[in-house]
Amino acid sequence: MPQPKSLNLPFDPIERAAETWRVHFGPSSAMAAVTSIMRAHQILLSQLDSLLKPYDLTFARYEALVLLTFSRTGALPLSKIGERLMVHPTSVTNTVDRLERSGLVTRMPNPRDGRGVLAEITEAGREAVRLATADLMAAEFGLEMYGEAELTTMFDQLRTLRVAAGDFVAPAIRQDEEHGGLL
Amino acid sequence: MPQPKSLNLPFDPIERAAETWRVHFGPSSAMAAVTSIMRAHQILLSQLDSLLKPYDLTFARYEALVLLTFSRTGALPLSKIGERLMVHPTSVTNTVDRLERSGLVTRMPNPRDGRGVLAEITEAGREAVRLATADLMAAEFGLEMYGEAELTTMFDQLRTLRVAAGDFVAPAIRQDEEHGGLL
DNA sequence: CGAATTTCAGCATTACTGACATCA
DNA sequence: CTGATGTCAGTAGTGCTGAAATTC
Repeated sequence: MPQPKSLNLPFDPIERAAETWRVHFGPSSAMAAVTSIMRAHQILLSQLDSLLKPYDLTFARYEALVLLTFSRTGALPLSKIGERLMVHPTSVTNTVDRLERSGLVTRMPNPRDGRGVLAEITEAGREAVRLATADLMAAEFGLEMYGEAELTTMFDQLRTLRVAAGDFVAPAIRQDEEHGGLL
Repeated sequence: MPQPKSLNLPFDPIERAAETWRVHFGPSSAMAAVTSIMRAHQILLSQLDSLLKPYDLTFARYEALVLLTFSRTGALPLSKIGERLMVHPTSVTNTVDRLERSGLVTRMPNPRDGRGVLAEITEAGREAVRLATADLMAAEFGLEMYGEAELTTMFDQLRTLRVAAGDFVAPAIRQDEEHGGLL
């Protein structure tokens, strides 16, 4: 398993930083937690990108591609992609550029909106998703050291942060009024 | 509090993605967890960088600066900074360049190693750390929605990942038989 | 006309590779 | 000589601003 870099320090660098922090600034469990999240992100992104490299994908591009396989027609307006993936419009343009250059996606004018553009997944794109997804699930997305309960706890706990940040409003209960939008 | 962007979606985008994922690829709580960590990182980094912007700091630069205030003499070799912060040597060079340009550190030749360079924090740097730290602690590093117990749980849970990634060897509990592997 | 969609140019960060000079 | 320390050049990914063209 490709790791960011095995440091093998004889101590926990974050724990040590937290201790020193306490001496200088007073105790802050938030500091230790936020630093842990930063490092966890770095570790996971590095592992996932390594797994996806053979398919000429990054995790960001993989997410966009998966989103397309989830749509009925295999095509979505760039604006929709940006909304679902929570990324900036110019980032979507960039991501689709890169996917198109790799032959995993093609651009089409949106027949229902002359301003818009659809990104449509190609057969090569679908194949890449199939293979990459198998790899990612086999690796459990780099979280194979956790059990089901822990993963659920993690998701629930981080949802509190996402709600506070205003990502969404309803605490994940309502499901019956689903209009699939443009899908 | 500056947020990355208040989307206010009427549903949890990650939960929805997880449901769709289950239909297409089978259940994977790891997928939901890893996506949550990615988003949490994005939210926190955005908030912290916004808080630090008035001091011409990013979180990465702030971490380096804090490390210097923790050292006895206020100066450290760049190699030491890279080791403690777990960042690439060229990234350290870049970070110190930027801090030096802002007048928060100065470079000095290492008196004990002709090859080495010390980054020394300036008085302006110490002042920036004082003010920025006060702001960050007041904002609880963007984690004000959590209680002490939750923050501790989060840290403990993510430590499992960091250990698995090889960041350090001792599981934070004193190990008397510490032999450094191949040494 | 005002608003939405997308693109483009440009800037800032970060991370990494490879090459290189310097010195232990 | 071998290895460690930094720096530099260059590449890639990501995120954002501002401006512009097109179309609803």
